[in-house]
Amino acid sequence: MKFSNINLLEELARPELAPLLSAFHERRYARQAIVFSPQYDDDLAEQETQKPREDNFVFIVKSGLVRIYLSYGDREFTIALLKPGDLYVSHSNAFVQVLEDAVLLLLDTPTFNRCMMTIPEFTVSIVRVLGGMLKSSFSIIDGLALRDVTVRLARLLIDLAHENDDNSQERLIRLPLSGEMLAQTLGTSRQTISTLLTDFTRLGILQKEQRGLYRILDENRLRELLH
Amino acid sequence: MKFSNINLLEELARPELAPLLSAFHERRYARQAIVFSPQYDDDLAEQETQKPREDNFVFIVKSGLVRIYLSYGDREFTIALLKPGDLYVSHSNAFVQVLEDAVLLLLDTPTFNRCMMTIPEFTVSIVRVLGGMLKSSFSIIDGLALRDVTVRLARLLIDLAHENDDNSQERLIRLPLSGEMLAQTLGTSRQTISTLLTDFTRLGILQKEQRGLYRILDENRLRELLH
DNA sequence: ATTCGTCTGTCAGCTACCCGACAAAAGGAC
DNA sequence: GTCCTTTTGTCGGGTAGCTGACAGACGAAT
Repeated sequence: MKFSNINLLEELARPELAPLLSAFHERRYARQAIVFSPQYDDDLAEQETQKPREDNFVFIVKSGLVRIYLSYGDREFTIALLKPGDLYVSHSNAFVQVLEDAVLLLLDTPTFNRCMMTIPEFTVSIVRVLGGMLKSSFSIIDGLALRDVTVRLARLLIDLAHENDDNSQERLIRLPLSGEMLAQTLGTSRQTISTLLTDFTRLGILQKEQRGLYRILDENRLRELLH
Repeated sequence: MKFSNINLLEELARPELAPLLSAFHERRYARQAIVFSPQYDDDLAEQETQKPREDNFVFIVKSGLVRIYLSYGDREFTIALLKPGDLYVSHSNAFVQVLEDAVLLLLDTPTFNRCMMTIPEFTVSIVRVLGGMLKSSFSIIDGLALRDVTVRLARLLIDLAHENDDNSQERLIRLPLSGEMLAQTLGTSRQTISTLLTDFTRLGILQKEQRGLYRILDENRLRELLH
Protein backbone atom coordinates (compact mmCIF):
# COMPACT_ATOMS: atom_id res chain seq x y z
CA MET A 1 0.00 0.00 0.00
CA LYS A 2 2.72 2.45 0.73
CA PHE A 3 6.11 2.27 -0.74
CA SER A 4 8.54 3.84 1.63
CA ASN A 5 8.83 5.74 4.85
CA ILE A 6 11.33 8.17 3.43
CA ASN A 7 10.03 11.72 3.14
CA LEU A 8 11.80 13.28 0.18
CA LEU A 9 10.41 16.72 0.93
CA GLU A 10 12.31 16.66 4.21
CA GLU A 11 15.41 15.27 2.52
CA LEU A 12 15.35 18.00 -0.12
CA ALA A 13 15.00 20.66 2.53
CA ARG A 14 18.63 20.06 3.48
CA PRO A 15 20.96 22.85 2.30
CA GLU A 16 23.33 20.65 0.34
CA LEU A 17 20.44 19.44 -1.80
CA ALA A 18 19.15 22.91 -2.64
CA PRO A 19 20.42 22.81 -6.26
CA LEU A 20 18.57 19.55 -6.70
CA LEU A 21 15.31 20.93 -5.39
CA SER A 22 15.51 23.81 -7.85
CA ALA A 23 15.75 21.31 -10.70
CA PHE A 24 12.26 19.97 -10.05
CA HIS A 25 9.32 21.42 -11.97
CA GLU A 26 6.08 21.90 -10.10
CA ARG A 27 2.93 20.68 -11.79
CA ARG A 28 -0.71 20.58 -10.71
CA TYR A 29 -3.12 17.76 -11.48
CA ALA A 30 -6.85 17.52 -10.85
CA ARG A 31 -8.38 14.46 -9.23
CA GLN A 32 -8.84 11.49 -11.55
CA ALA A 33 -6.12 12.83 -13.89
CA ILE A 34 -3.90 10.15 -15.41
CA VAL A 35 -0.37 11.42 -14.96
CA PHE A 36 1.29 8.58 -16.77
CA SER A 37 -0.17 6.01 -19.10
CA PRO A 38 2.27 3.44 -20.40
CA GLN A 39 2.52 2.39 -24.02
CA TYR A 40 1.34 -0.94 -22.86
CA ASP A 41 2.15 -3.82 -25.12
CA ASP A 42 0.57 -7.15 -24.31
CA ASP A 43 3.47 -8.91 -25.90
CA LEU A 44 5.86 -8.75 -23.02
CA ALA A 45 8.58 -10.74 -24.72
CA GLU A 46 9.10 -7.92 -27.22
CA GLN A 47 10.09 -5.54 -24.48
CA GLU A 48 13.59 -6.90 -24.49
CA THR A 49 14.16 -5.76 -28.02
CA GLN A 50 12.63 -2.32 -27.67
CA LYS A 51 14.67 0.80 -27.31
CA PRO A 52 14.94 2.06 -23.74
CA ARG A 53 12.01 4.31 -22.96
CA GLU A 54 13.03 7.95 -23.24
CA ASP A 55 10.17 9.21 -21.14
CA ASN A 56 11.06 7.66 -17.82
CA PHE A 57 10.38 10.15 -15.11
CA VAL A 58 10.74 10.88 -11.44
CA PHE A 59 8.37 12.79 -9.25
CA ILE A 60 7.76 13.72 -5.65
CA VAL A 61 4.27 14.23 -4.29
CA LYS A 62 4.07 17.68 -2.76
CA SER A 63 0.39 17.48 -1.93
CA GLY A 64 -2.58 15.24 -2.71
CA LEU A 65 -2.92 11.50 -3.21
CA VAL A 66 -1.54 9.52 -6.13
CA ARG A 67 -2.23 5.94 -7.15
CA ILE A 68 0.22 3.60 -8.90
CA TYR A 69 -1.62 0.76 -10.59
CA LEU A 70 -1.52 -1.93 -13.25
CA SER A 71 -4.35 -2.37 -15.71
CA TYR A 72 -5.58 -5.10 -18.03
CA GLY A 73 -8.93 -4.71 -19.75
CA ASP A 74 -11.42 -3.58 -17.13
CA ARG A 75 -9.33 -5.01 -14.33
CA GLU A 76 -6.97 -2.90 -12.29
CA PHE A 77 -4.55 -3.62 -9.47
CA THR A 78 -3.32 -0.83 -7.24
CA ILE A 79 0.29 -1.21 -6.24
CA ALA A 80 0.69 1.86 -4.07
CA LEU A 81 -0.84 5.07 -2.84
CA LEU A 82 1.60 7.97 -2.68
CA LYS A 83 1.24 10.76 -0.17
CA PRO A 84 3.15 14.02 0.21
CA GLY A 85 6.86 13.33 0.55
CA ASP A 86 6.69 10.13 -1.46
CA LEU A 87 8.88 9.73 -4.53
CA TYR A 88 8.19 7.53 -7.50
CA VAL A 89 10.63 6.40 -10.15
CA SER A 90 9.01 4.93 -13.21
CA HIS A 91 10.68 1.74 -14.31
CA SER A 92 7.73 -0.24 -15.57
CA ASN A 93 4.36 -0.24 -17.23
CA ALA A 94 2.44 1.04 -14.27
CA PHE A 95 -0.19 3.76 -14.56
CA VAL A 96 -0.06 6.86 -12.38
CA GLN A 97 -3.33 8.52 -11.40
CA VAL A 98 -4.23 11.38 -9.10
CA LEU A 99 -6.96 10.43 -6.63
CA GLU A 100 -7.11 13.81 -4.91
CA ASP A 101 -6.00 17.13 -6.39
CA ALA A 102 -2.23 16.97 -6.30
CA VAL A 103 0.92 18.98 -6.80
CA LEU A 104 3.85 16.99 -8.13
CA LEU A 105 7.50 17.94 -8.37
CA LEU A 106 8.74 16.50 -11.68
CA LEU A 107 12.31 15.84 -12.76
CA ASP A 108 13.23 15.05 -16.35
CA THR A 109 15.44 12.06 -17.07
CA PRO A 110 18.63 13.80 -18.22
CA THR A 111 18.64 15.96 -15.09
CA PHE A 112 17.86 12.93 -12.99
CA ASN A 113 20.81 11.03 -14.40
CA ARG A 114 23.11 14.00 -14.00
CA CYS A 115 22.12 14.57 -10.40
CA MET A 116 22.71 10.93 -9.61
CA MET A 117 26.28 11.26 -10.80
CA THR A 118 27.00 14.54 -9.03
CA ILE A 119 25.01 14.39 -5.78
CA PRO A 120 25.74 11.20 -3.88
CA GLU A 121 23.26 12.02 -1.15
CA PHE A 122 20.50 12.11 -3.71
CA THR A 123 21.54 8.83 -5.23
CA VAL A 124 21.63 7.15 -1.85
CA SER A 125 18.13 8.44 -1.18
CA ILE A 126 17.01 7.04 -4.50
CA VAL A 127 18.49 3.67 -3.58
CA ARG A 128 16.66 3.72 -0.28
CA VAL A 129 13.40 4.60 -1.98
CA LEU A 130 13.85 1.89 -4.59
CA GLY A 131 14.66 -0.52 -1.80
CA GLY A 132 11.44 0.38 -0.07
CA MET A 133 9.46 0.00 -3.27
CA LEU A 134 11.05 -3.40 -3.77
CA LYS A 135 10.25 -4.53 -0.26
CA SER A 136 6.69 -3.44 -0.67
CA SER A 137 6.42 -5.23 -3.98
CA PHE A 138 7.72 -8.44 -2.43
CA SER A 139 5.10 -8.11 0.26
CA ILE A 140 2.38 -7.73 -2.34
CA ILE A 141 3.66 -10.80 -4.18
CA ASP A 142 3.67 -12.72 -0.91
CA GLY A 143 0.05 -11.81 -0.35
CA LEU A 144 -1.09 -12.70 -3.84
CA ALA A 145 0.85 -15.91 -4.26
CA LEU A 146 0.91 -17.41 -0.77
CA ARG A 147 -2.06 -16.02 1.18
CA ASP A 148 -5.77 -15.67 0.79
CA VAL A 149 -7.92 -12.57 0.77
CA THR A 150 -8.73 -12.78 4.48
CA VAL A 151 -5.08 -12.39 5.37
CA ARG A 152 -4.58 -9.60 2.88
CA LEU A 153 -7.50 -7.66 4.29
CA ALA A 154 -6.40 -8.25 7.87
CA ARG A 155 -2.95 -6.95 6.99
CA LEU A 156 -4.42 -3.84 5.43
CA LEU A 157 -6.59 -3.12 8.45
CA ILE A 158 -3.67 -3.54 10.84
CA ASP A 159 -1.49 -1.29 8.71
CA LEU A 160 -4.19 1.35 8.62
CA ALA A 161 -4.70 1.11 12.38
CA HIS A 162 -1.01 1.75 12.90
CA GLU A 163 -0.93 4.67 10.50
CA ASN A 164 -3.45 6.41 12.73
CA ASP A 165 -1.32 6.10 15.82
CA ASP A 166 -2.76 9.30 17.18
CA ASN A 167 -5.98 7.33 17.61
CA SER A 168 -4.24 4.46 19.28
CA GLN A 169 -6.68 4.42 22.18
CA GLU A 170 -9.65 4.28 19.88
CA ARG A 171 -8.38 1.95 17.13
CA LEU A 172 -10.57 3.68 14.63
CA ILE A 173 -9.85 2.93 11.01
CA ARG A 174 -10.91 5.25 8.28
CA LEU A 175 -10.76 3.35 5.01
CA PRO A 176 -9.03 5.69 2.58
CA LEU A 177 -10.81 4.30 -0.46
CA SER A 178 -14.18 2.94 -1.55
CA GLY A 179 -14.78 -0.78 -1.35
CA GLU A 180 -14.19 -1.09 -5.07
CA MET A 181 -10.84 0.66 -4.86
CA LEU A 182 -9.80 -1.35 -1.81
CA ALA A 183 -10.62 -4.52 -3.72
CA GLN A 184 -8.26 -3.38 -6.46
CA THR A 185 -5.55 -2.96 -3.89
CA LEU A 186 -5.99 -6.47 -2.54
CA GLY A 187 -6.47 -8.24 -5.85
CA THR A 188 -10.03 -9.27 -5.17
CA SER A 189 -13.61 -8.22 -5.86
CA ARG A 190 -15.70 -5.56 -4.14
CA GLN A 191 -18.24 -8.16 -3.11
CA THR A 192 -15.61 -10.24 -1.37
CA ILE A 193 -14.35 -7.22 0.57
CA SER A 194 -17.89 -6.46 1.63
CA THR A 195 -18.47 -10.03 2.68
CA LEU A 196 -15.25 -10.20 4.68
CA LEU A 197 -15.86 -6.91 6.46
CA THR A 198 -19.28 -8.20 7.42
CA ASP A 199 -17.72 -11.47 8.60
CA PHE A 200 -15.21 -9.58 10.75
CA THR A 201 -18.10 -7.57 12.19
CA ARG A 202 -20.15 -10.67 12.97
CA LEU A 203 -17.07 -12.22 14.61
CA GLY A 204 -16.80 -9.25 16.92
CA ILE A 205 -13.46 -8.12 15.55
CA LEU A 206 -14.73 -4.91 13.96
CA GLN A 207 -17.58 -2.51 14.56
CA LYS A 208 -18.86 -0.30 11.79
CA GLU A 209 -19.23 3.29 12.93
CA GLN A 210 -20.35 4.70 9.61
CA ARG A 211 -19.54 4.16 6.00
CA GLY A 212 -15.77 3.78 5.64
CA LEU A 213 -15.14 4.12 9.38
CA TYR A 214 -14.58 1.07 11.57
CA ARG A 215 -13.47 0.45 15.13
CA ILE A 216 -11.28 -2.52 15.96
CA LEU A 217 -12.87 -4.31 18.88
CA ASP A 218 -10.37 -7.15 19.16
CA GLU A 219 -7.01 -6.53 17.56
CA ASN A 220 -5.55 -9.80 18.85
CA ARG A 221 -8.10 -11.80 16.92
CA LEU A 222 -7.42 -9.70 13.86
CA ARG A 223 -3.75 -10.55 14.19
CA GLU A 224 -4.58 -14.24 14.55
CA LEU A 225 -6.04 -14.08 11.07
CA LEU A 226 -2.56 -13.40 9.76
CA HIS A 227 -1.57 -17.06 10.26
CA MET B 1 12.03 -14.91 -13.58
CA LYS B 2 15.09 -12.84 -14.12
CA PHE B 3 15.69 -9.53 -12.52
CA SER B 4 17.89 -7.49 -14.72
CA ASN B 5 19.93 -7.57 -17.89
CA ILE B 6 22.84 -5.82 -16.29
CA ASN B 7 25.94 -8.00 -15.96
CA LEU B 8 27.77 -6.78 -12.88
CA LEU B 9 30.80 -8.96 -13.60
CA GLU B 10 31.33 -6.98 -16.78
CA GLU B 11 30.68 -3.70 -14.99
CA LEU B 12 33.19 -4.52 -12.27
CA ALA B 13 35.81 -5.43 -14.84
CA ARG B 14 36.16 -1.72 -15.67
CA PRO B 15 39.37 -0.19 -14.28
CA GLU B 16 37.74 2.56 -12.26
CA LEU B 17 35.80 -0.02 -10.31
CA ALA B 18 38.80 -2.16 -9.44
CA PRO B 19 38.85 -1.06 -5.78
CA LEU B 20 35.24 -2.05 -5.51
CA LEU B 21 35.82 -5.50 -6.96
CA SER B 22 38.55 -6.13 -4.40
CA ALA B 23 36.09 -5.36 -1.61
CA PHE B 24 33.96 -8.40 -2.45
CA HIS B 25 34.56 -11.67 -0.63
CA GLU B 26 34.29 -14.85 -2.63
CA ARG B 27 32.25 -17.66 -1.12
CA ARG B 28 31.28 -21.11 -2.36
CA TYR B 29 27.93 -22.78 -1.79
CA ALA B 30 26.79 -26.32 -2.61
CA ARG B 31 23.51 -26.94 -4.39
CA GLN B 32 20.45 -26.73 -2.15
CA ALA B 33 22.30 -24.53 0.33
CA ILE B 34 20.19 -21.77 1.90
CA VAL B 35 22.34 -18.65 1.62
CA PHE B 36 19.92 -16.38 3.41
CA SER B 37 16.99 -17.26 5.61
CA PRO B 38 15.06 -14.27 6.94
CA GLN B 39 13.96 -13.92 10.54
CA TYR B 40 10.46 -14.18 9.20
CA ASP B 41 7.79 -12.74 11.39
CA ASP B 42 4.19 -13.43 10.43
CA ASP B 43 3.12 -10.25 12.10
CA LEU B 44 4.01 -7.88 9.31
CA ALA B 45 2.66 -4.84 11.08
CA GLU B 46 5.40 -5.14 13.68
CA GLN B 47 8.06 -4.64 11.08
CA GLU B 48 7.63 -0.90 11.25
CA THR B 49 8.75 -0.83 14.82
CA GLN B 50 11.71 -3.17 14.44
CA LYS B 51 15.24 -1.96 14.31
CA PRO B 52 16.70 -1.82 10.80
CA ARG B 53 18.20 -5.16 9.94
CA GLU B 54 21.96 -5.10 10.38
CA ASP B 55 22.58 -8.08 8.19
CA ASN B 56 21.44 -6.71 4.86
CA PHE B 57 23.77 -7.94 2.22
CA VAL B 58 24.72 -7.61 -1.41
CA PHE B 59 26.08 -10.32 -3.64
CA ILE B 60 26.97 -11.00 -7.25
CA VAL B 61 26.66 -14.48 -8.73
CA LYS B 62 30.00 -15.47 -10.18
CA SER B 63 28.91 -18.96 -11.18
CA GLY B 64 26.00 -21.31 -10.59
CA LEU B 65 22.27 -20.71 -10.22
CA VAL B 66 20.57 -18.98 -7.29
CA ARG B 67 16.89 -18.78 -6.42
CA ILE B 68 15.17 -15.91 -4.64
CA TYR B 69 11.90 -17.01 -3.12
CA LEU B 70 9.19 -16.34 -0.56
CA SER B 71 7.97 -19.06 1.77
CA TYR B 72 4.90 -19.62 3.94
CA GLY B 73 4.38 -23.03 5.51
CA ASP B 74 4.98 -25.62 2.85
CA ARG B 75 4.24 -23.16 0.08
CA GLU B 76 6.94 -21.33 -1.78
CA PHE B 77 6.97 -18.71 -4.51
CA THR B 78 10.07 -18.14 -6.58
CA ILE B 79 10.65 -14.51 -7.43
CA ALA B 80 13.80 -14.81 -9.49
CA LEU B 81 16.58 -17.06 -10.69
CA LEU B 82 19.99 -15.42 -10.65
CA LYS B 83 22.73 -16.38 -13.07
CA PRO B 84 26.36 -15.33 -13.28
CA GLY B 85 26.63 -11.56 -13.50
CA ASP B 86 23.39 -10.99 -11.58
CA LEU B 87 23.44 -8.87 -8.45
CA TYR B 88 21.01 -9.10 -5.56
CA VAL B 89 20.42 -6.54 -2.84
CA SER B 90 18.46 -7.88 0.09
CA HIS B 91 15.74 -5.51 1.17
CA SER B 92 13.04 -7.91 2.27
CA ASN B 93 12.14 -11.22 3.76
CA ALA B 94 13.02 -13.30 0.74
CA PHE B 95 15.00 -16.54 0.99
CA VAL B 96 18.10 -17.13 -1.08
CA GLN B 97 18.94 -20.66 -2.14
CA VAL B 98 21.57 -22.16 -4.39
CA LEU B 99 20.08 -24.47 -7.02
CA GLU B 100 23.39 -25.39 -8.65
CA ASP B 101 26.81 -25.21 -7.01
CA ALA B 102 27.59 -21.53 -6.93
CA VAL B 103 30.29 -19.01 -6.23
CA LEU B 104 29.05 -15.73 -4.83
CA LEU B 105 30.88 -12.42 -4.40
CA LEU B 106 29.66 -10.98 -1.10
CA LEU B 107 29.87 -7.39 0.11
CA ASP B 108 29.20 -6.42 3.72
CA THR B 109 26.81 -3.60 4.44
CA PRO B 110 29.22 -0.96 5.79
CA THR B 111 31.45 -1.37 2.74
CA PHE B 112 28.42 -1.30 0.50
CA ASN B 113 27.25 2.00 1.99
CA ARG B 114 30.73 3.49 1.81
CA CYS B 115 31.17 2.52 -1.83
CA MET B 116 27.81 4.02 -2.71
CA MET B 117 28.96 7.37 -1.35
CA THR B 118 32.38 7.29 -2.99
CA ILE B 119 31.89 5.53 -6.31
CA PRO B 120 29.05 7.12 -8.28
CA GLU B 121 29.35 4.60 -11.09
CA PHE B 122 28.65 1.81 -8.65
CA THR B 123 25.67 3.58 -7.19
CA VAL B 124 24.22 4.20 -10.61
CA SER B 125 24.63 0.51 -11.39
CA ILE B 126 22.85 -0.34 -8.16
CA VAL B 127 20.00 1.98 -9.12
CA ARG B 128 19.74 0.31 -12.49
CA VAL B 129 19.70 -3.13 -10.90
CA LEU B 130 17.07 -2.12 -8.36
CA GLY B 131 15.06 -0.62 -11.21
CA GLY B 132 15.22 -3.91 -13.03
CA MET B 133 14.22 -5.82 -9.94
CA LEU B 134 11.28 -3.47 -9.48
CA LYS B 135 10.16 -3.83 -13.07
CA SER B 136 10.33 -7.57 -12.78
CA SER B 137 8.36 -7.48 -9.54
CA PHE B 138 5.64 -5.38 -11.15
CA SER B 139 5.44 -7.89 -13.93
CA ILE B 140 5.02 -10.72 -11.45
CA ILE B 141 2.30 -8.79 -9.65
CA ASP B 142 0.57 -8.18 -12.98
CA GLY B 143 0.59 -11.89 -13.69
CA LEU B 144 -0.70 -12.91 -10.27
CA ALA B 145 -3.37 -10.25 -9.89
CA LEU B 146 -4.64 -9.69 -13.41
CA ARG B 147 -3.96 -12.82 -15.44
CA ASP B 148 -4.55 -16.52 -15.20
CA VAL B 149 -2.10 -19.37 -15.21
CA THR B 150 -2.32 -19.96 -18.95
CA VAL B 151 -1.01 -16.48 -19.65
CA ARG B 152 1.69 -16.79 -17.04
CA LEU B 153 2.94 -20.04 -18.53
CA ALA B 154 2.79 -18.69 -22.07
CA ARG B 155 4.86 -15.70 -20.99
CA LEU B 156 7.43 -17.95 -19.38
CA LEU B 157 7.73 -20.10 -22.48
CA ILE B 158 8.14 -17.08 -24.74
CA ASP B 159 10.77 -15.61 -22.42
CA LEU B 160 12.66 -18.88 -22.37
CA ALA B 161 12.48 -19.17 -26.15
CA HIS B 162 14.02 -15.71 -26.47
CA GLU B 163 16.76 -16.46 -23.97
CA ASN B 164 17.92 -19.22 -26.26
CA ASP B 165 18.27 -16.94 -29.23
CA ASP B 166 21.04 -19.09 -30.57
CA ASN B 167 18.34 -21.65 -31.22
CA SER B 168 16.10 -19.19 -32.92
CA GLN B 169 15.57 -21.44 -35.92
CA GLU B 170 14.62 -24.37 -33.81
CA ARG B 171 12.60 -22.70 -31.09
CA LEU B 172 13.61 -25.35 -28.62
CA ILE B 173 12.89 -24.62 -25.01
CA ARG B 174 14.77 -26.34 -22.26
CA LEU B 175 12.82 -25.87 -19.05
CA PRO B 176 15.40 -24.89 -16.44
CA LEU B 177 13.46 -26.40 -13.55
CA SER B 178 11.26 -29.35 -12.67
CA GLY B 179 7.50 -29.01 -13.03
CA GLU B 180 7.20 -28.51 -9.29
CA MET B 181 9.72 -25.68 -9.28
CA LEU B 182 8.16 -24.08 -12.34
CA ALA B 183 4.81 -24.16 -10.59
CA GLN B 184 6.38 -22.28 -7.68
CA THR B 185 7.58 -19.65 -10.11
CA LEU B 186 4.14 -19.15 -11.58
CA GLY B 187 2.15 -19.32 -8.38
CA THR B 188 0.31 -22.48 -9.26
CA SER B 189 0.41 -26.24 -8.71
CA ARG B 190 2.54 -28.82 -10.43
CA GLN B 191 -0.54 -30.60 -11.69
CA THR B 192 -1.82 -27.47 -13.36
CA ILE B 193 1.49 -26.92 -15.15
CA SER B 194 1.40 -30.49 -16.36
CA THR B 195 -2.15 -30.13 -17.58
CA LEU B 196 -1.42 -26.89 -19.41
CA LEU B 197 1.71 -28.20 -21.10
CA THR B 198 -0.36 -31.16 -22.28
CA ASP B 199 -3.07 -28.80 -23.48
CA PHE B 200 -0.53 -26.75 -25.44
CA THR B 201 0.76 -29.96 -26.95
CA ARG B 202 -2.72 -31.15 -27.96
CA LEU B 203 -3.38 -27.73 -29.49
CA GLY B 204 -0.34 -28.11 -31.68
CA ILE B 205 1.52 -25.21 -30.08
CA LEU B 206 4.25 -27.31 -28.46
CA GLN B 207 5.89 -30.62 -29.13
CA LYS B 208 7.60 -32.51 -26.36
CA GLU B 209 11.03 -33.70 -27.41
CA GLN B 210 11.97 -35.24 -24.07
CA ARG B 211 11.47 -34.47 -20.45
CA GLY B 212 12.03 -30.78 -19.94
CA LEU B 213 12.68 -30.08 -23.61
CA TYR B 214 9.97 -28.71 -25.87
CA ARG B 215 9.82 -27.37 -29.38
CA ILE B 216 7.50 -24.47 -30.19
CA LEU B 217 5.51 -25.45 -33.26
CA ASP B 218 3.37 -22.33 -33.49
CA GLU B 219 4.74 -19.28 -31.73
CA ASN B 220 1.98 -17.01 -33.02
CA ARG B 221 -0.66 -19.09 -31.31
CA LEU B 222 1.40 -19.08 -28.16
CA ARG B 223 1.48 -15.29 -28.32
CA GLU B 224 -2.28 -15.18 -28.85
CA LEU B 225 -2.64 -16.79 -25.44
CA LEU B 226 -1.20 -13.62 -23.93
CA HIS B 227 -4.45 -11.74 -24.51
C1' DA C 1 -36.78 18.62 1.02
C1' DT C 2 -35.87 16.17 -3.30
C1' DT C 3 -33.09 14.06 -6.71
C1' DC C 4 -29.30 11.69 -8.43
C1' DG C 5 -25.18 9.23 -8.53
C1' DT C 6 -22.18 6.41 -6.02
C1' DC C 7 -21.46 3.02 -2.72
C1' DT C 8 -22.66 -1.13 -0.10
C1' DG C 9 -24.64 -5.61 1.36
C1' DT C 10 -26.43 -9.73 -0.21
C1' DC C 11 -27.58 -13.67 -3.18
C1' DA C 12 -26.98 -17.67 -6.16
C1' DG C 13 -24.76 -19.79 -9.90
C1' DC C 14 -20.28 -20.47 -11.93
C1' DT C 15 -15.29 -21.31 -12.56
C1' DA C 16 -10.29 -21.57 -12.38
C1' DC C 17 -7.58 -24.09 -9.99
C1' DC C 18 -6.21 -26.94 -5.83
C1' DC C 19 -5.45 -31.22 -3.74
C1' DG C 20 -4.71 -36.06 -2.74
C1' DA C 21 -3.94 -40.02 -5.01
C1' DC C 22 -2.06 -43.36 -8.18
C1' DA C 23 0.44 -45.28 -11.95
C1' DA C 24 3.82 -44.75 -15.41
C1' DA C 25 8.06 -42.75 -17.15
C1' DA C 26 12.67 -41.28 -16.72
C1' DG C 27 17.22 -40.80 -15.03
C1' DG C 28 21.02 -41.89 -12.05
C1' DA C 29 23.62 -44.99 -9.04
C1' DC C 30 25.51 -49.37 -8.43
C1' DG D 1 20.88 -54.98 -16.07
C1' DT D 2 18.57 -53.87 -11.63
C1' DC D 3 16.97 -50.87 -8.25
C1' DC D 4 15.61 -46.64 -6.35
C1' DT D 5 14.30 -41.97 -6.42
C1' DT D 6 12.39 -38.29 -8.72
C1' DT D 7 9.44 -36.59 -12.09
C1' DT D 8 5.34 -36.56 -14.83
C1' DG D 9 0.55 -37.27 -16.46
C1' DT D 10 -3.98 -38.04 -15.17
C1' DC D 11 -8.22 -38.35 -12.44
C1' DG D 12 -12.11 -36.86 -9.63
C1' DG D 13 -13.84 -34.34 -5.82
C1' DG D 14 -13.63 -29.93 -3.52
C1' DT D 15 -13.28 -24.84 -2.80
C1' DA D 16 -12.04 -19.92 -2.60
C1' DG D 17 -13.52 -16.48 -4.86
C1' DC D 18 -15.75 -14.36 -9.14
C1' DT D 19 -19.61 -12.57 -11.45
C1' DG D 20 -23.96 -10.48 -12.57
C1' DA D 21 -27.73 -8.78 -10.44
C1' DC D 22 -30.70 -6.23 -7.34
C1' DA D 23 -32.17 -3.38 -3.59
C1' DG D 24 -31.07 -0.30 -0.02
C1' DA D 25 -28.05 3.26 2.10
C1' DC D 26 -25.64 7.40 1.88
C1' DG D 27 -23.80 11.80 0.60
C1' DA D 28 -23.66 15.75 -2.39
C1' DA D 29 -25.95 19.05 -5.26
C1' DT D 30 -29.91 21.81 -6.08
